[in-house]
Amino acid sequence: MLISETSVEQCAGSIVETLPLFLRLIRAELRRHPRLNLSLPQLRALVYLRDQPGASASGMAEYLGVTRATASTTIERLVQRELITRTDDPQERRRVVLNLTEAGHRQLEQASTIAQERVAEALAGLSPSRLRRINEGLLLLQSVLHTRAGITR
Amino acid sequence: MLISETSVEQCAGSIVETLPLFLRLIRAELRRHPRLNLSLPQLRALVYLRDQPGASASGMAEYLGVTRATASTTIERLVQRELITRTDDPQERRRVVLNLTEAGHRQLEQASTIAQERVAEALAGLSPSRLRRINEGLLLLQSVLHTRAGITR
DNA sequence: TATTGTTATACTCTATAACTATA
DNA sequence: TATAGTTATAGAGTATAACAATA
Repeated sequence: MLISETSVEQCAGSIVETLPLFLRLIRAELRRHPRLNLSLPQLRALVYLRDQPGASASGMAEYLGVTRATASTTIERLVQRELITRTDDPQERRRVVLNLTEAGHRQLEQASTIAQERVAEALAGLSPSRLRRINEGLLLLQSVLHTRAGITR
Repeated sequence: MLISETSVEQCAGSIVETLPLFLRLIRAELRRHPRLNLSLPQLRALVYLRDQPGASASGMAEYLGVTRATASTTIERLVQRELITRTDDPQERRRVVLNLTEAGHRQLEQASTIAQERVAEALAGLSPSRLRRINEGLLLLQSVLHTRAGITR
């Protein structure tokens, strides 16, 4: 199927080219607020714990798409900054229980707002139709990734 | 305009959530081929030089969306690995002239193929209509970013 | 034995700051 | 003075490998 293959390749190329552009936008914006000082993975970690309070380190690793070792260091940094808590699970003593602190909730709220505002700024002026098409494409991508993008090692 | 604002926020959220998922997919795939051993920024640097032979370090920084200092170290690594050359510009002696080596061309070719194949694999099975909509959304995003996503410091 | 999690090590990415050289 | 580029320093992200503790 040549037509379909061409589209797949076009998509792949578009993805490789588009993603880094947005990442730098968000990174730059987060960095511009020294009070927050959250990296994108850190922000995602906080989002995960907001949505899945009490999650484990393994769950975090899976969500972030990194190894457990990497998740462990990310978690450690957030614990030291007192944005999350890490306690033992009495039932399953190998497991840790992760939760946002009050400060974590606040920083997450602020960072999300800032990142979204910056992205929204970049999107400002686009017609509703274009916004809809952009969002539609992204949602389709998400559905693909959530079902198939498990870590492959 | 409430409707439009809602879409902008949805888009922003979709972007923040979708991008890292794809990045890890590509990163993991590139990493899985030790012969290549190219990071995503390195791959993008090679792509840039393929399309803009003789480019300067400043041009590279702008393309990658990083500071000149960062671009300089990235360039240095690629020079040491003999994937690119960095020579003086006789006309403008502050400037450097960057080009792919033969090895750089080969690695770029291989890495692009591998990355695209992995992404294509993730997209496999999507209907032509969905692929078209995904691609359309990404192209719209690119056009926004290329015109407005200059580095802000 | 399998799973959860941590630590040690090593790279890369990235920025800011300070610097040199050229225009 | 302004621009092109480098280097030093620092911190984060990431992996692999080796390990401890628990199931």
